[in-house]
Amino acid sequence: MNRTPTIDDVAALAGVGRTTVSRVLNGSPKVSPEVRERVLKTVETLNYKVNRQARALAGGRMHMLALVYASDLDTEPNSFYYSGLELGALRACTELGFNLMTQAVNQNADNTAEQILDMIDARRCDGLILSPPFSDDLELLAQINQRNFPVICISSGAGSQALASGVGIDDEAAGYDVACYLIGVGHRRFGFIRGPERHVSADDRFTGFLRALTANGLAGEAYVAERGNFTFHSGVEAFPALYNASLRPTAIICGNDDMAVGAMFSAHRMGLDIPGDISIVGFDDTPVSEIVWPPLTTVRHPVKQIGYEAVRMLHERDQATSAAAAPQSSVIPHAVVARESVSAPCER
Amino acid sequence: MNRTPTIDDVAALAGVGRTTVSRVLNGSPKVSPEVRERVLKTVETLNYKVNRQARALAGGRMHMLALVYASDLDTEPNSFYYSGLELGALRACTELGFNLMTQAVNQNADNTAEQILDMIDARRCDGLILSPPFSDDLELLAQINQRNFPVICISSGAGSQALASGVGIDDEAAGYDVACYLIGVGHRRFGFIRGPERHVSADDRFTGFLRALTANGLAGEAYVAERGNFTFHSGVEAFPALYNASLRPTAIICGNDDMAVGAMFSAHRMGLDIPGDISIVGFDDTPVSEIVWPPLTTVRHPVKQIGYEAVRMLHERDQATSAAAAPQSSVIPHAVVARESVSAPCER
DNA sequence: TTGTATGCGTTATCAT
DNA sequence: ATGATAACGCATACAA
Repeated sequence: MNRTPTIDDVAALAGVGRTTVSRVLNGSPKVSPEVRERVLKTVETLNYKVNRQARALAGGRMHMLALVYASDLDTEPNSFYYSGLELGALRACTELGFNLMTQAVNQNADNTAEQILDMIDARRCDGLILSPPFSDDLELLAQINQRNFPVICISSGAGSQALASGVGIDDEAAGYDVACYLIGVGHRRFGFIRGPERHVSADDRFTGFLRALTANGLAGEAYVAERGNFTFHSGVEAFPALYNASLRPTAIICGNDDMAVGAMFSAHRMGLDIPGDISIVGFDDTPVSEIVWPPLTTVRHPVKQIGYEAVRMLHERDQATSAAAAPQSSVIPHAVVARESVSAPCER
Repeated sequence: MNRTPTIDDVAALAGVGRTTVSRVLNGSPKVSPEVRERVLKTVETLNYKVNRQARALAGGRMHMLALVYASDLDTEPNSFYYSGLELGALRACTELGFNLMTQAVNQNADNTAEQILDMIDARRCDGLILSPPFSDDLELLAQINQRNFPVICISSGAGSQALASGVGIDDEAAGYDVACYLIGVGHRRFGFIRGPERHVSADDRFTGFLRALTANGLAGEAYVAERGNFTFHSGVEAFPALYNASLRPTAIICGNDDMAVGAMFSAHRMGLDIPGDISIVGFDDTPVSEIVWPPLTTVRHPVKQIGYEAVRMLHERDQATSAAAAPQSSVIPHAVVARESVSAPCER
């Protein structure tokens, strides 16, 4: 019979106590170099691996972080936005010795908050990363705070930031910047495909756009807007109404890249030339923006870095001696990245 | 002091034994309806949640399945291929009461097998889903079998299927089918962007293509081929050499959609019209194929369904009384899906 | 049908 | 610096 070795097997073979083995396994400084060496060798020869279940039960911590994201489970796979977030978080977890789990939550369910709180109550993780739109669910955040549970919000709005720490870009400024960029190129009439309701960061982008219009003396009826839901298809559907509006915009700003690609698709279908007939810009600089034709002008939103930063902040709080500190918000720089879907408006 | 409730708290309040609570929690039939009701009510009022760590330690099983996929951690986020796999697996897990974890493994590391075996040895999961190229690592599979550990291979080749159960499409037949489709449309000279080495399923696709050529009396020098690595960029780079070859193909077949989109990008950059000047087809029917312009003709590879099937098979083995059965391979139907990136060749 | 007792493999507490 | 011992919360063999 050949059971898998336990910590006691190691202790016995190394001729030390169980506690000592545990100490070297956890990098405690209070163990003589000589003994440490011997234990390590024994671990090697036995091919011993710590039992994570036992460790989690005994230690009360499982070193598991959960990234929760909105999903439909039926519709399209999650966009590159989430992939980027996950990749960044994963890298930080690897470096910091955490495990990462991703938790899809159907945003149309009526018990989303309950599902998320269950992850806490059922001790499935010891840290939470909330992505939009959950990161802006104030009710949910209040419940989490009541449990005094570590959480980081991604791209959360002002209301959320008062309740919990967050990471993200300054979406209002980003919206302002793209608009200014377009105005600088010569555009005066705009179309805007907004994000879904309750996405605070999406609204912030629109608000920034509006401020740029005002700042440049273009207030009033210089734009026409539609709502999308961040999917390719919503971009496809929103474009025609915008383009055919009596205002006839020369540039379309989209709340994210997926919708921008949808708008481009519609434009192609209508026989329009991009950017000759219509300029289009996206938001987020996800990988799609580089693979479509023409390459999409967009605003860089370093989601990978944001994912990384999120777990770094979680780890920081984990290390902290005091219980809960005041919420901190980390803002990551954004930038307009000019590619080939924008040109000066062609006056007719 | 308000500790989180344990099973003993529930038992005490409900006035039953600990085991009885455990029974209703695990759906055992041997408990009277009356008592079950009472326990359930108590669980509700106490907001009791089972401690998964304790359950895993005591039960020896954690109901955790791991989906391992190739990643670079530095390069582009994983393609839609993996997202689809994960989504399907996740749905099946939800239905079957499993948890799903995804494990990224850097395919360029020199200890990939070790990393994967560690998931078994360290008891991090009780079932493994291996995606390419790991699903074709015969050495690794031998080691897994030696541990008698449940595993399902995605899109594995013949060699792998002898060692472990698998799910996937018939890649050789799929390659044959696209080629026949193109030949039927009128094409006679082809370019082929192959997948990376060691990807057995990618080679199978190429083999099927070759067979179609022979079957249609086009053996000999009717094609020119390049190798890619399944990324967009490799498609971008491979295209010009193919198009400018003295053979001058009228249709390009790509080993997956990402490379096809790359080829399309290159064609656009060269001022070519698709499909007027060159027809392009992809492989997998991932979401990108619907969002590029023109919509990409490709072959449907139902990865979501495959992911679902993989955990279903794992669950089946889990339920089975006997230890290890003979490997079984499930083949999912594929189909050429015609969109707008292919037309009859324009003879000059 | 129900309850009791034991063990899962580790970390934490407290001695030494 | 090291070790003995007590939790940790649950499943399960066994007894009733």
